[in-house]
Amino acid sequence: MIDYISLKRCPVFQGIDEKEASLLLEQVHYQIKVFKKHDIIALAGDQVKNLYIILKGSVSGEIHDYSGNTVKIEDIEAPRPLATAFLFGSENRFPVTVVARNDVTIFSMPIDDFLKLLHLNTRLLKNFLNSISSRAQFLSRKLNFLSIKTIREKIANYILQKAGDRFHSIELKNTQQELADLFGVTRPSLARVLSEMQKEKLIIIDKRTVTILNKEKLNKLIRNI
Amino acid sequence: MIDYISLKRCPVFQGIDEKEASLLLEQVHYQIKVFKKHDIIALAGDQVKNLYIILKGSVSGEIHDYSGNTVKIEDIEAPRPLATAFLFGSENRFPVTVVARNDVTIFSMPIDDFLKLLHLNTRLLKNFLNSISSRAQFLSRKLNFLSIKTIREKIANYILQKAGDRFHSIELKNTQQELADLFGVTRPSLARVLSEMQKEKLIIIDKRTVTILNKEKLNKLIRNI
DNA sequence: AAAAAAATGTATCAATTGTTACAAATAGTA
DNA sequence: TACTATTTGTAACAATTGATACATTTTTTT
Repeated sequence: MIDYISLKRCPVFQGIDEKEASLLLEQVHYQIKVFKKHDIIALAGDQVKNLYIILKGSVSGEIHDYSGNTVKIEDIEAPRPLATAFLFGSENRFPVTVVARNDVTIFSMPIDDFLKLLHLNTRLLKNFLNSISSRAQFLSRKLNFLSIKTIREKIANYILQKAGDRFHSIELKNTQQELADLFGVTRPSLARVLSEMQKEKLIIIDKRTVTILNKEKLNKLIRNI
Repeated sequence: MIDYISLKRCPVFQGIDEKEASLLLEQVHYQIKVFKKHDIIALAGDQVKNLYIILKGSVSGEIHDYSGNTVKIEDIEAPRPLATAFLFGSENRFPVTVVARNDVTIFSMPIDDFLKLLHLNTRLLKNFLNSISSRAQFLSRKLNFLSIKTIREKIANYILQKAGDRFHSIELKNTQQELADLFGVTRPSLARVLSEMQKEKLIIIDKRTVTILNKEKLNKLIRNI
C-alpha cells in the first residue's frame, strides 16, 4: 500500500482523506516507480500514457539540442504532478526529456484508470480541472507579459505587480541578469532603462530594494497614457 | 430546442449522438446568444461563468495595449469552445478580449450545469479534458513563438511550420495586417522584412502565395546558426 | 582582511523596429 | 466596367534595444 502522506500533498489529491483515497485506489491500477540520479524517466516525444506524480525527489525537464547540447527547461519537485497538460489533448507526448535529479519516487497510474477515478470522485475531478486550468492560466499570463513591448513597460508591470496595492517598496530576489532573462532582453538594456527611470524619479533602487516614487506615472506607463 | 448539428461538430460534443445529447441537455440550463461583427463578446478580466461554444462565425482573441495597440492572439472559429482553460482554476477570468469577427452565434451553459454533464457522460469528460489540454499545448507553442525575437525569425518559423515537410509553397490566409498582429509587430515593419527576404532570394511572394526558395537558410535562421 | 568572483553602471555604436505618410496594386461592389 | 475600399509597397526619420567593452561596486570565498 502506498504511503498516502506524500500523495495527498499533491494538488490533485487535496481534500481527499486517507480512507476515501484508499477506497478509490483499490479500484484502479497504479505503480510506484523508483529512479536513481540521472535516470531517464521519459524521453521527449514519448507518448504520455500515465499520470505521474512525483512523491519524492525532483526531476529536470530538458531539451536536447541538434548538436547534442542539453538545455534545461525547468525543474519539477515533489509533490507536483508531471506533464498534466499533456496527459490528454491532440499531442499527448512529452515536450521534454525528463531526467531524475536525485533519487526519485514516482506514483504512476494509467490514464484510463485515472479517468475512472475522475468519474468516481467529484473532488478529484475538480482538483484536476483546477490544476490543468491553472497551468493554462500560468501560460496565458506569461503570454501577456511577453506581449508587452518596451522594457520600461515590463519593468513598471513587474514592479507594480510585486508591490501589490499596499507597499511602497519591494525587494528583488533576482539579479539583473535573471530579470533580463525573464523579460527577454539583454542585461545592459535593462540596466539602462532602470537607470533612466531613476533619473526621472519614478523609482529609487538601492541594492535589491526598489522604492516606488511615482506610482501614478508607473500606472500610466502600463496603460500607456 | 437547439440545432444539434452545429453543436455536435464541436470537439467537446464529438461522438455523442443527437438522442444522447438531447437527453443530457434536458437536464441542464443553456442559452443561445447572437452577436454582430465587432461586438465585444467578453472583456479581458471578466469572470468566466459559462461554457461558451461558437456555433456559427468566428471570434478574435485580442490583447488591448493601453495605447490602443492590438495584439491578436488567435482566431477561434465555429465550432470550437471558448476559454475552456479558464472555466476552472485559480483565476477564472478571460485572459483576452473576445471580439466577433462576423455574425456569431454562441451556445452558453453555466459552469455548474456543465460539471453535472461531465459527470453524467464519460465521453464528454474525455472530450473536455482533450480540449483543455490541447489549449495548454497551444499556449505553450504560442509562448515559444512569441519568445522569438526578430521578425525575420518569426517569418521563417511561420512559413516553415505552414509548409510542413513536403511543399515548396504555401497560401497565406491572412492579410499582412493580421500577420503583423499575430507577430506583434507593425505592418510596415513586417512588409519591410518580407521584402528584404525576397531580395535575398529566400522566398518569393506573389499575392498570397509564398514560395520557399532556400529552405536551408530559412532553417538556419530558426536555429540561429 | 584580502583576494576572487559576481553583479552593476555606463558608454558607444550597430541593428532592428516603430511611426508616419503616401502612392500603387488588388479586391470587392454597384 | 467603373467606383470604392482594402491591402500592399516603400521611404524617411525616430525610438528602442542589442552588442560589446570596461570600470566600479558588491558579494562570496579563502
